[in-house]
Amino acid sequence: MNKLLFHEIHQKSRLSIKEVNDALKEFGLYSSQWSILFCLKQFGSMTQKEIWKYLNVEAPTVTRTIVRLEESGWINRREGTDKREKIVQLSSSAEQKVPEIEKRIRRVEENLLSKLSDEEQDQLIHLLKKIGLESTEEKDVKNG
Amino acid sequence: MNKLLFHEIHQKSRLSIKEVNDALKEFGLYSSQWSILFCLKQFGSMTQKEIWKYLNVEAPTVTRTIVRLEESGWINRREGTDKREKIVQLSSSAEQKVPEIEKRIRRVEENLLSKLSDEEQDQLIHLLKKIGLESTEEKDVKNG
DNA sequence: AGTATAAACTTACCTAGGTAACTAAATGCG
DNA sequence: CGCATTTAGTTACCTAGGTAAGTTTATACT
Repeated sequence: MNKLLFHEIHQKSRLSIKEVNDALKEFGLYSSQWSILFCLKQFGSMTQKEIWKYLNVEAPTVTRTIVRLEESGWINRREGTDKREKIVQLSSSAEQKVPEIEKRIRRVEENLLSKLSDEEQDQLIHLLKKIGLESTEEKDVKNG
Repeated sequence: MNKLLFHEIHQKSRLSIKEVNDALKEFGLYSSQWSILFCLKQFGSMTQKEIWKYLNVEAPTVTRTIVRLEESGWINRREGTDKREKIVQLSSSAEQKVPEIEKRIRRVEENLLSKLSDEEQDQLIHLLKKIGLESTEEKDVKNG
């Protein structure tokens, strides 16, 4: 019955992306673009590496999404002192719009989770975090 | 903190797909292809609609994957008596290989879930199933 | 019967993620 | 210093999913 578990995870992942995309339509954004904007709103300026490390995706994925965000004026990029890296930050117009978008997304998420109590949500996160292979970040220290 | 929950679901979804893809590499398959083969192994011949209804994806997604499975000889398709529909079934060579692949995938899944007890896995599925909007299938009957 | 509507599948095009191979800059080291 | 290696980012190409529009067949209705 393990099969069902991953099936279910996969389903809910797609469902939530679909709902978020739907809500973002009025802002002309997609879910992965929003996840980057949200990231920048939390942490301020970031290099692309910091972004893909945080989102736990590969570098090319972030490159592509960021290029589109830059083209549509949501972010600015500049070279770092290390000229290999590019420092990304929200444009001023994005800064203004982000809070409203965040509210909208929060509503979508609350909607999807309306059948779960706060305790159940905590439990769910906790259980999800236990999925994975042996090595996790907290073991890196004593790894050897 | 809702944000974290969907973030986590998304992460685990991608992680499990990645691991499954890795394991399937030796068979020349991808995860979504496998999900269709697995489906056919359970239910025998199916129309494409039955497949995408079961997997809960859109028709074009199944069309594409099925075309590739047909090209690489894993499945056969024939017209139904209703000439609009196409009936899909495993090829005989696929029938032979599927059990071994299933064993391999099961190992991957057990690996990913090794930190969770059986009870925790049940709990996790149960909680995941509670994610969603108002209308669910079991309400269709009394819907109206 | 004839026409309109619905259904099953396909095609075209979009975002999202992955790997592999590449470029350019920084770092390490003899 | 000069060369090899590493690192940040990009490019090209693959699967996976979605929507919108098109095709062909079945069904409904007058």
